[in-house]
Amino acid sequence: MATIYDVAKAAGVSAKTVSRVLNQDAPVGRETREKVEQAIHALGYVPSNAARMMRSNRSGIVGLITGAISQTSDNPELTGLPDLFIVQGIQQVMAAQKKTLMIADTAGSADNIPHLLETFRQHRAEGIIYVADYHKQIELPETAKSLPIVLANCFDTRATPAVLPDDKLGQRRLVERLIKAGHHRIALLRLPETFVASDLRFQGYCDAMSEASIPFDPALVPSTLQDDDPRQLGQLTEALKHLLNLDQPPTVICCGNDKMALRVYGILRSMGLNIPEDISIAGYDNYTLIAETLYPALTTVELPYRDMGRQAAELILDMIKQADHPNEPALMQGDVYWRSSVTDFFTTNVKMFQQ
Amino acid sequence: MATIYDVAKAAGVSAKTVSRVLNQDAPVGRETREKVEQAIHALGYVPSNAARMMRSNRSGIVGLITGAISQTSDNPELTGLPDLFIVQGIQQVMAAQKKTLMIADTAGSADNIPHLLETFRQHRAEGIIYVADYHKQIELPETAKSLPIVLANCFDTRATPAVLPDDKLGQRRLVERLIKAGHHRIALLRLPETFVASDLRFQGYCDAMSEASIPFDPALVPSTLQDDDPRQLGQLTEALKHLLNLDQPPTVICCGNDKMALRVYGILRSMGLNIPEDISIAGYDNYTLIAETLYPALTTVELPYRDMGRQAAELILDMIKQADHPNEPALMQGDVYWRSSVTDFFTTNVKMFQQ
DNA sequence: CGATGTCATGACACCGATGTCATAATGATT
DNA sequence: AATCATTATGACATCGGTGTCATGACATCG
Repeated sequence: MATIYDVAKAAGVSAKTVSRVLNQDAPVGRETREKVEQAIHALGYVPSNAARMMRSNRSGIVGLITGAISQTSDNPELTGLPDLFIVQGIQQVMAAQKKTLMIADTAGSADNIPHLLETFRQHRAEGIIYVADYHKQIELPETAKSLPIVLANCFDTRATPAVLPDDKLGQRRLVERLIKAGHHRIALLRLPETFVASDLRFQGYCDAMSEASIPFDPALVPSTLQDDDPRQLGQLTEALKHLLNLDQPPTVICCGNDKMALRVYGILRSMGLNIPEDISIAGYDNYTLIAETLYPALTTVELPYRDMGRQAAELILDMIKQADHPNEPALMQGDVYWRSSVTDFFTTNVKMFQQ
Repeated sequence: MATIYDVAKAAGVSAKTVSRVLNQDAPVGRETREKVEQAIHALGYVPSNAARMMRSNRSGIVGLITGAISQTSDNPELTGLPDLFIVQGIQQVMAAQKKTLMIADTAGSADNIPHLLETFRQHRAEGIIYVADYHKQIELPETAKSLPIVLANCFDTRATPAVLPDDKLGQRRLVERLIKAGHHRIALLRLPETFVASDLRFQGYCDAMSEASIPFDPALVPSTLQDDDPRQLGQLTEALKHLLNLDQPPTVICCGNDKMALRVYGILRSMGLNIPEDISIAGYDNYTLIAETLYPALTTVELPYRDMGRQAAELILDMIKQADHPNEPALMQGDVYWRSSVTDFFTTNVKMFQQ
């Protein structure tokens, strides 16, 4: 690989002059510049990042730790891949800022994190973003404290700057919209309680209901699913039967996520029910692969992963520039996507079957 | 950040001795070693990758170019995220070989590739893997030729080493298995012809049928879908009606991918048909989020993305070690996942509704 | 016309590791 | 006892850029 000295020799100038041409940080004569540029082109010269980095002591590297890429498949239930959209959002911002993103993977085990941090330090990463596969609480090892860190889709007890989805507001908005569409009997199939989103969304549900002065009916919110194992299908069937057999059955069921909605579609149909004529269904996540492909298309709330990624990236860049960090987690809002799986009682003239 | 000289001073030895302790490439006295190790720990010293790289001229970096992470959303139809499993497979191998994987993203536009290559060159990447979002033909810019390159999930006309899914064999195996389960009237809903997989799988279908001496019936293979736009739903409905109205309707329908199968589930059910009692459905991709969640679970063929990633990674590492490269693309096989969406006429005693 | 400022360029040191060579001390061998 | 091999360590150069400083050639200004 050609070096700056090779270029200098070929152009008949000093290495420093080549450097000046490259960085345009000092005036260079027109002729000289052209000679140098020719030489660079002829030799296919590309400056060595390593050498630059050594001198400047600035790596331009931001580390990204995620379990999203290599997920252990022992819990495929909730690990939708869409959390990779967070990575996408981060990537976009980094590319725009000419930073290099170095992605490392926990390979499913948090034990690997110290080693990954070590690698990032070797590369002199200027900051680190940790991305979780779903909204959760985590605990980073002590060693992580020496570098600026931003958490995306997770939080810890040490007030590390974090970017989170606003689950409470999202569910609230969905329910508000459902109420506006004429629904009063609104069921909620909660996620297992081990997920922090479970409670937040329940709160959002309650807020929307109470604001509309609809009394809370516990019968519409069956106990949360126990686990995410194969038996969920059975539990789900039970819960649905329970809801459908109520004196006043719900007109719409909010599912814990789009995947659950996909299951609910199948179960309800095997019971001979049509969606949304017999009952409306809503999801959560706006996992488009499911939500847009389902028939009829699924009304759901977006998990604003791309925005979260962008926000996290901008946050870490700020923190790198100035050691300033916010104390409150940033809550990102997601829109309600209104599709044909929910009946709108006030616009019944609209054909139901259109996608 | 502490340097090796800081450590040397703190331990009262020379920098070279610290280096020896770090690399264990020469004997160091026990006492000295301990002093050095203490100093390293006390100062939180981490060797600079940049400095090492400069000296050794070996970066240990492998570049990965993908459009998988940031996909343009104008074609969300087929860009299932599962191609990210390729990245996962690569990641695993790289981590095991202590190589650093630098992931760059085309941000949806191939125009960015030259710039990404430039960045990789600056970092002195030793090789590059290009990952496509689905099986396709591509053309890399000329500049890409100077480094070892492996293509994953795509191929070009210049015989660049490639790793591809064996679509022909996969479809063939599925149809063979269907035949073994007692199906003779097997329909195939092909992908649009713009996808290379479309034709390959059709060949696999024909191979299996002719080997079983079942004459090819064009009526069972409706013209491929035109496009992947919203109207696909209408096309799909037409195609299904056509198949169901045949004198001898199919007993099973092979869908172009799991997503199409998801749609087919919805359409068939809205027609009042039950799966698999009235008709069996098979998919392709083994996109587990869909295949395992659907009710009933979907029989499908795996796209062996993880294996492809691993294979691509090992290939590029080989090529880095010795400038030896294979001329034929590596075809990776995917298994048939037999689930309850397909009736097996020879094991009817098995409960149909189990997942 | 001499002082000052700007342009254009080069010599040299330095960033932080490690390879090469030298040196001293110790132990083993004849 | 002299020689040789091995261990333990350090001085110094080097990798490929860039910051600092110096230098010479002009141009401008009072």
